[in-house]
Amino acid sequence: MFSVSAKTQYAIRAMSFLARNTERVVSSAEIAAAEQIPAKYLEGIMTSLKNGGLVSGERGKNGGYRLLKAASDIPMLQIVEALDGSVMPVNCVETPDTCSLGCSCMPRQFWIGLKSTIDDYLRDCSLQDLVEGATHAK
Amino acid sequence: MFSVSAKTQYAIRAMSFLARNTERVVSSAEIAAAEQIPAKYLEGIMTSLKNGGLVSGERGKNGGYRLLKAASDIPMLQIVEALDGSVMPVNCVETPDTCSLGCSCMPRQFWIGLKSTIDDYLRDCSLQDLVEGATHAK
DNA sequence: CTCAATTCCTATCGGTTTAGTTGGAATATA
DNA sequence: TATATTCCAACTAAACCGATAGGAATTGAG
Repeated sequence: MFSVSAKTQYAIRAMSFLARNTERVVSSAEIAAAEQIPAKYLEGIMTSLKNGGLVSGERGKNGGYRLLKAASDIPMLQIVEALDGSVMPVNCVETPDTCSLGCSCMPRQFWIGLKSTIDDYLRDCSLQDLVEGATHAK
Repeated sequence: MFSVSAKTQYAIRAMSFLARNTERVVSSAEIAAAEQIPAKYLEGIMTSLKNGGLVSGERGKNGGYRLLKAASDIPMLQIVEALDGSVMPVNCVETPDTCSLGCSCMPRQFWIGLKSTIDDYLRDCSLQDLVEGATHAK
């Protein structure tokens, strides 16, 4: 349960590669080769990261991607949400209207608490922390 | 991302129903009717809960299920794991051998931290807490 | 102006998982 | 014997996921 998609894992590796190469523009193909990610698949991932406001995509020859912000200003939560959408254990956490049981049900508070626990963890760790291997220090 | 399966949500509702009816044996069919869960589907769920050591299943006429422990002694984590297995954000958290990248990779520590954050939350909340609506109090 | 390298868009595919159904065997009670 | 129950196994339809395919749009270099 709660598995992280390959897509998100690829995205994190790609972002960490960009974080280690901030001085230049890096093509999707180069990232794919360096991080062993299927090249065509990564293209779509990079587009999602761009749409999420995390990287700039420069088209044409010698184009590629670069981080839009310093790695220390990019919470992991933002990367995760750019790919898989919001962390949302059960539907009625965000859309209580559709809950068939009436939405002051007890499990709901439980799931809300879980969501915020996960969100906090992902927000407190930045891309920079991950690149430095400092993910355990708080 | 991180969505909780319908199966697990059904299981939690079923368990909370049993927690509210500890004085007697309750049939799967009764739980299904009370909690609006597909009856036949719930049967399989109850079997999983039984195999997980959470409930006793008494067969034959007037049979049914009851909690094997006090609700306050049942951490939510145990219910979740009985249905969907271990909380495991990425494979190499539990089976580092199969990691293609060599497993001292940085993301790994990050995922391990996430797993233990989630596990802690689920362990700290008991079925009793959920039934009482006290899931926010720590 | 043309070519090549690149992002970006859309469709498709095979495999797996998920939610749920069907049918029935085993077991217990009355 | 009849009935209510757990328990077991196979099946199905739909959704999701990882990946591929084919190209259009854009840009820089020669």
